[in-house]
Amino acid sequence: MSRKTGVLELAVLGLLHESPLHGYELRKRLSAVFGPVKRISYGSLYPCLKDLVATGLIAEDAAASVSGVGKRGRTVYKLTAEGKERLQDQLGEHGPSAWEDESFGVRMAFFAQTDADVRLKILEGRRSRLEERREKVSSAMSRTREKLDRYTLELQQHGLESVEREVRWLNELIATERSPAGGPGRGAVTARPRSAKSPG
Amino acid sequence: MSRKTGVLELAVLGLLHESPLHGYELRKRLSAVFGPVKRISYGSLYPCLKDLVATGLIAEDAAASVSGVGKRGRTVYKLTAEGKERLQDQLGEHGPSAWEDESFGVRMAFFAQTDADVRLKILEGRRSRLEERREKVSSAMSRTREKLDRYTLELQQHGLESVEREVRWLNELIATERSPAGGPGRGAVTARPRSAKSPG
DNA sequence: CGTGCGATGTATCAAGTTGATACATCATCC
DNA sequence: GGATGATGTATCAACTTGATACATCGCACG
Repeated sequence: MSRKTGVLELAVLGLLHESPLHGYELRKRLSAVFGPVKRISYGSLYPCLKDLVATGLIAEDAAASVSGVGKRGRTVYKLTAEGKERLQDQLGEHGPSAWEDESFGVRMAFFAQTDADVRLKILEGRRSRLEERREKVSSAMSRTREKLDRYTLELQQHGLESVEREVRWLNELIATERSPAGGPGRGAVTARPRSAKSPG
Repeated sequence: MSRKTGVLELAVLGLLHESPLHGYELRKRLSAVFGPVKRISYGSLYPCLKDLVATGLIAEDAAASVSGVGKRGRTVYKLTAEGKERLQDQLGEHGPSAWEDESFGVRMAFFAQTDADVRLKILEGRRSRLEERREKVSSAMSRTREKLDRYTLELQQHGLESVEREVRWLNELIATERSPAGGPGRGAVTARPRSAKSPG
């Protein structure tokens, strides 16, 4: 159900949980959730919305004018009770599908509505996934180091360091999750000093 | 010609320039070129190969057994003269299509066969592209900082720092490109010290 | 006032891609 | 002898993309 990508469904449900939205606005917010890469096209959004309406997880409200006279037929979508339930179910999932590349970002974007233990499981799952990848890339590099030109090598080195950097980031997030949440003097976001870099 | 993605075509031509390959091996190498994300499926590789054969840029050699008796019909693909020309054309391109997200990695993977001035243009183009993105993300963050929960904020902060890191990386690459290439005591890869990190 | 322009807004479609699947050969181990 | 898994070619329904069409709105410029 709901096409190939459960991620899109989740993102839509999550966004509509905050407030009802029409397609255009929904798409803009989805672009924010999915990041600068990977944009969502209407060709996948509309079918997804159609499915969600058909399944009864969301409802469309065609006559929703904003404040004055009928502006135009903007179909506004909102979560139904079933949709809220479904969203809670999805937010409770903490298997591999939650920490793969396509879904992790979306899952974390809705961490505010996610239980603390689930958050932790997902972060740890993501970390092992990346450590796995680091191992693979790293060993592939030592196997082929001699044969590669400097550019390929630079590319792989940069990729490897990106993975390592994300692992460190996850380590910090996990540590923050595990530490007691109410301590004094702690900001909303883990206050990392931006590691006083040399200017270029 | 050659479907939607010119990038795949370029990658195939580039790989076949090094040596003739059959589909399976080609796909493995493409996976390396395109990175751990974004894998190439046969559903796009085979049509691409078919196109390239039809256009006369590559040729297939069905009877190519490796060394002994006929193993099985492995169709081996190799570059034609036209294909080599085409590859040179593509490697000479240094417009936006060379430094967008989908193509930059592939372009850089074949930098060893690319002219120095073209390399520099692509690296600089990529850098402006990322600086542009950094500006957008950065200003979007300051506009919405108050409204966002810590997780969304962490996500965006991490994204922003990833972009900044890639810009620094490009700065180093560009500096290396501009400095005289034959200096003594320089390794194959720019010998960056891995920035003595605190352990955690 | 009109008219051109860009943002907002809904919707569709040809062309292209994915993930699964089918099928066959080969090497290795039990 | 047969089970398992890597190598290898190939296809297809279901799905996504990028382009396009179309309409409304605000608003600046002459």
